[in-house]
Amino acid sequence: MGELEEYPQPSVAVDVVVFTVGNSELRVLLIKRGLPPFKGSWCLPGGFIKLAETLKDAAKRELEEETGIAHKDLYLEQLYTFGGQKRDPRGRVISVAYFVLVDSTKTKPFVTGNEKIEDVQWFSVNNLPELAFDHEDIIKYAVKRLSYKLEYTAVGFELLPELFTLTDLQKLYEVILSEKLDKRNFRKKITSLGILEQTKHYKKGQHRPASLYKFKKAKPLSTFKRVQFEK
Amino acid sequence: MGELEEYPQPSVAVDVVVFTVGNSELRVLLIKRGLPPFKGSWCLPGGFIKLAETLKDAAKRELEEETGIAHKDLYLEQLYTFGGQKRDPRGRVISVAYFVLVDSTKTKPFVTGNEKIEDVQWFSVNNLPELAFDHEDIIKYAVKRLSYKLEYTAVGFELLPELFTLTDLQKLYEVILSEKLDKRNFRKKITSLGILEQTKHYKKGQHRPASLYKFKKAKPLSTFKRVQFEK
DNA sequence: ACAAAAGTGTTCCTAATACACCCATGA
DNA sequence: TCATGGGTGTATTAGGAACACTTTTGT
Repeated sequence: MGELEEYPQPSVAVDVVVFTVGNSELRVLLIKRGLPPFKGSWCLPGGFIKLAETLKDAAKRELEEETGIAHKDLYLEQLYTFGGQKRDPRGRVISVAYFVLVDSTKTKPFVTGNEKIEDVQWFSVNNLPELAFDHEDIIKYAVKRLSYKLEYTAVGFELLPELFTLTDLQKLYEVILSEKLDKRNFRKKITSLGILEQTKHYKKGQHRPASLYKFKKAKPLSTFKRVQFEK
Repeated sequence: MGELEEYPQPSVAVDVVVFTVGNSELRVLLIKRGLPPFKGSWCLPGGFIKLAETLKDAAKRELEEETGIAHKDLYLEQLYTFGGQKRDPRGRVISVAYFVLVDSTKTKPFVTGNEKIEDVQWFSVNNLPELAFDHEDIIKYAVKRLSYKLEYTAVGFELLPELFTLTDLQKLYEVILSEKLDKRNFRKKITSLGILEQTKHYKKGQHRPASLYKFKKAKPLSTFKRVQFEK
């Protein structure tokens, strides 16, 4: 390696912002720290990278180790790299943040038994506890990115179970964008994109059964044009 | 620091993609390496960060040290963090890439005398030399981001001198988006944004003098809505 | 007077918005 | 039968796209 060692190096970590939607709220997954610094505080799952893994692999590994979330087709995207000098009281830590979208019906985080962690919980982004490090900034940034992305791409589907009603999908958009949408316009728009497939199944409840839809996997997300809703 | 040292750490670098427009081309600034690895190859300006500086400050410092570009109101934005294990033959290097837009009439890079650097040159993004490390990927990614940004925000002004004609501005859009735009539609659109101010000056040439405009500094870039041109 | 770039409006069409009622079901 | 959420269509408006000629200057 030689010349690399001339430079004192910061530590490199990943932090993972896992979003889901449930209870008509956008929620983020936090862990309660079992070790100092910030023992007893909530923070994002994450940790230091290993020399032999990619940043993305580090994000997946930490997520699984700390919250038990480990499925193959996780939607995971690099968010931003936070590099302020005062982020971590232990020393200089550069953190590459990722964001992940999961379906709350399928994905159940749990306390993995890792001694570093006392608890794992979903929190509404509108009602976050006191957070360790600069993790509140990271979450705020991730929320912005998510709502921005939702207007341009079809990422929303990552947050829903395989079969869903149009009302489910509309509520998801409303929760993330924090605005009420018109039912007819929403349906016209979303169905015209050609990314939904109506199934022959219905969701039964107390009222009129709702048609269940699924997401057509055919086209990659990136091919969609702006999805703009009113206002 | 204590527990931070348990983890062997990668090195952290910044790389800077500096764009300008000139000769009807989108151009990027490269340096020719004077030291191994890749001695004699072209690559992006950049280098290892210091523990006491922010990532952004590191990007600015490396840019100035290696190319002489150093002005206060540089448009500098974090692009992406590249963390592949094989990026640098010396060992694991995580690189945070930034992109910068400069006006080629005002900004003249030069060989600073730094022993690490043999030469500094602008290259058309359509005619890049063989590049060291994964810097070609980084540039490709930056070009994509730039054209994407141009459709949504008014970043283009960073690339022009203080006074410019509407034709200058249109050419800039055409070069970056690599498509021909309709003159009337372009002018209608760009003037309707309310971000341009016509001055009483004219650019004289062999033909009819063109009105010179300047960019209204009032509103921050982020407040503009999508700037969509045809196609 | 001619070559060359500057400057300017209108029509068409698509897509976003606003808006209100009937339908199917379970209790 | 009633309460509740599911489902549907139309008229208006705003903005994107296509398109060609006149003006001003230097040579």
